[in-house]
Amino acid sequence: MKRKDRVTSRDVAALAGVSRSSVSRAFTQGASISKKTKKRVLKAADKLGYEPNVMARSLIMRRSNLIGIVMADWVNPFYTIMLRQFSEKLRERGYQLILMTVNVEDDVDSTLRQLLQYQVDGAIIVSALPSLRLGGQFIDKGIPIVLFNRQGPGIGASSVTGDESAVGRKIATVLVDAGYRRIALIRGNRTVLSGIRKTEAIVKTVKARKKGKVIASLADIFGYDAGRAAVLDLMNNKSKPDAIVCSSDLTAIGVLDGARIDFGIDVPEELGIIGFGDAPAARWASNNLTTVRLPVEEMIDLSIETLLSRLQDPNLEPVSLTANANIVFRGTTRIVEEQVSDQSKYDPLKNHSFEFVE
Amino acid sequence: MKRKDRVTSRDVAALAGVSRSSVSRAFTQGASISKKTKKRVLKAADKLGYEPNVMARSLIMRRSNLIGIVMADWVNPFYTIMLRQFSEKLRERGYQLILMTVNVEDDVDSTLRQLLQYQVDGAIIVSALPSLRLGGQFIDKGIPIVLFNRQGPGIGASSVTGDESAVGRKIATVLVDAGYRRIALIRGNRTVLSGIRKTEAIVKTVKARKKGKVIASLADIFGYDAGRAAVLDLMNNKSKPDAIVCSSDLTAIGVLDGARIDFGIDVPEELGIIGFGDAPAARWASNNLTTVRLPVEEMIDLSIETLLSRLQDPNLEPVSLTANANIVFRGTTRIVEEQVSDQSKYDPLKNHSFEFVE
DNA sequence: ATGAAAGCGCTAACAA
DNA sequence: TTGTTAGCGCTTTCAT
Repeated sequence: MKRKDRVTSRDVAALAGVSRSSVSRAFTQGASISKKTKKRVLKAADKLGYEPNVMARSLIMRRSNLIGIVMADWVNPFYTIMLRQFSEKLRERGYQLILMTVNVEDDVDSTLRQLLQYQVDGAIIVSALPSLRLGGQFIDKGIPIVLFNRQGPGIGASSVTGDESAVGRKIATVLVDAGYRRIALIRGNRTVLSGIRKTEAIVKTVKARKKGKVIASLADIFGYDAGRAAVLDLMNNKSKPDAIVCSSDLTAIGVLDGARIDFGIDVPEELGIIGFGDAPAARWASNNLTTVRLPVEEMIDLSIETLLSRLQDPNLEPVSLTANANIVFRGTTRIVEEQVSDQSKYDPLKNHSFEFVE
Repeated sequence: MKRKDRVTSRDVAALAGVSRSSVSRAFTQGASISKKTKKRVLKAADKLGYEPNVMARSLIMRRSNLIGIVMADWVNPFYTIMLRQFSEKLRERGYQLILMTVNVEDDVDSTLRQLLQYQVDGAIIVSALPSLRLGGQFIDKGIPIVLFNRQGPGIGASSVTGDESAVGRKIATVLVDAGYRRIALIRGNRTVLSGIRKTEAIVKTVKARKKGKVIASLADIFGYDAGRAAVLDLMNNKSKPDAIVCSSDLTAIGVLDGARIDFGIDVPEELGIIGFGDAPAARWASNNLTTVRLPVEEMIDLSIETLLSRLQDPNLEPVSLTANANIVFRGTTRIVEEQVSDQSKYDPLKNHSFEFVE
């Protein structure tokens, strides 16, 4: 098959008998062009199968309408839901997503460098941190960055995160109120700030209540299998926990299966389990997992808002937004009076509010 | 904050005291340039924070190194796993992904038009079909398309799909052999060809075996909740099924929970259930779902291979590749002699081979 | 409302 | 090996 030469605005202009400027104007909202010529141009364009070349346009307009999104975590279903929403919502606003995956945290920089080369108008970094140096490059170039679910030192990026300390306090309170006394903590990457904060908050709150204590704190545990295996460790100890708090629903489900199936433990009577993220599977009848729900859609909307506003006005300062998470009470924790257990339909957007930090 | 002007090859050239061509050459693998000037250029570039502008480069090179990926289905975890792999593997080969989400099948065309404007070098369309007209535009422009998990009429696109008929035959055989006699079928979108084919194959095979029959065939059922609800319909019928075949694991898990929890049915003794896709959750001990496993990674590799090869040589004809799926025997079907049940680690890439069709 | 000309930042011939 | 020149396909003053 022979590949035709590209059809350009010149071809369309020739066919329509107008100048290239007119072709350009025909494809620009609100440009001063007569109905008549516009129609002629559009017809010619259609006939030739012409599509304006965004590359050339970007070159001269100095904006690509491209937003780079860097995904560091795919394991948690939370993030793919998020990715999809970013994709849809940004497209509605006229932006396209260029997607980059990083496996090791170290890749972030080279990834960002590529985004720079593609002249992205902005970047969303999910669950990872750029170096100060590369972050600085973005600032210098006036390209806004939003950090999603991760906070970093002063790289001049906006960030949208859950309020981990508050979550920690809530969890601790709930567990103690429900009569759990020997609490174990399981989290993912031990270096991630949010995990550290949550851990601290739980430990502190439990201690303050003077009832029960945190008897174990495991880190670097990811996903179902690791969660299930962790139960083994925990239960073979002399001091067995009567509650386990996980930093992801997948891990929590692993723990749940480990407890119920491998050890025949009665959840929630003998053992309470709390997850994080309210993944679809948390709702499944077989799991019915008590968990923490983040107002994902609001977080996404806010990310987009802060990104685009900084894009329009580069003088705006980056902001740190914190989302209030709620606990969703289901069947893996004992019921306490004033809790409202979740029999409602899945609606990730209820009862949330945002705090503005600094 | 003041936004600096863009730094271009001209700036670098000035600082390094060379021509812009030399700057270009310094950033091109294997260009004829002396070690000395290259080093000088790179140093100057680094000092200024210069990154080559891919837009400008693409304009002149007539290739963007951009691959468009159109996602029509996010519900099935299968697809996000796939997206991630495409992202990683294509990046290794020097391509970036521009991600587009479509909700309604009708959006596909406008989406593809945008990809055209972004001058993508190729496109991967996941679980959706472009119109003949737009597909034709891609052909005309010599831009290869790969259809992933969907086959279409002659739009000149390559396609990579599972062999649905073979899957249907296998499933039917397995069920009949295990003594199931009243089989119900549940699938997603009723217009999707692969679902139709699989349904046909099951019906035909069951009939040929002269044991049992397909007593129901439901369509347009997606996800956990719909699956769980479907059990209600099925079980309130006079003729209850003793086996249910689902076109997705999520649906199957919904069915499983519906059967066990809502109806107290003994799975697999009273009711056999088979899913599709071998999602991570299928392996969970609580589900332990018998399902169909596609060789995802091979399918992805093949997609990339056929895409890139056609990109290099536009004269290559598009191909249709069919992947052989295997059944993974777990706990939701009765055990039959020669089955090997799955106690192994999760490895989606075993025991598969590809057939070349036409 | 329209066209001519200039130029976005880069690479590819061609000379030197 | 290096620099000069031209031009990728578009938008945008500036005239008309």
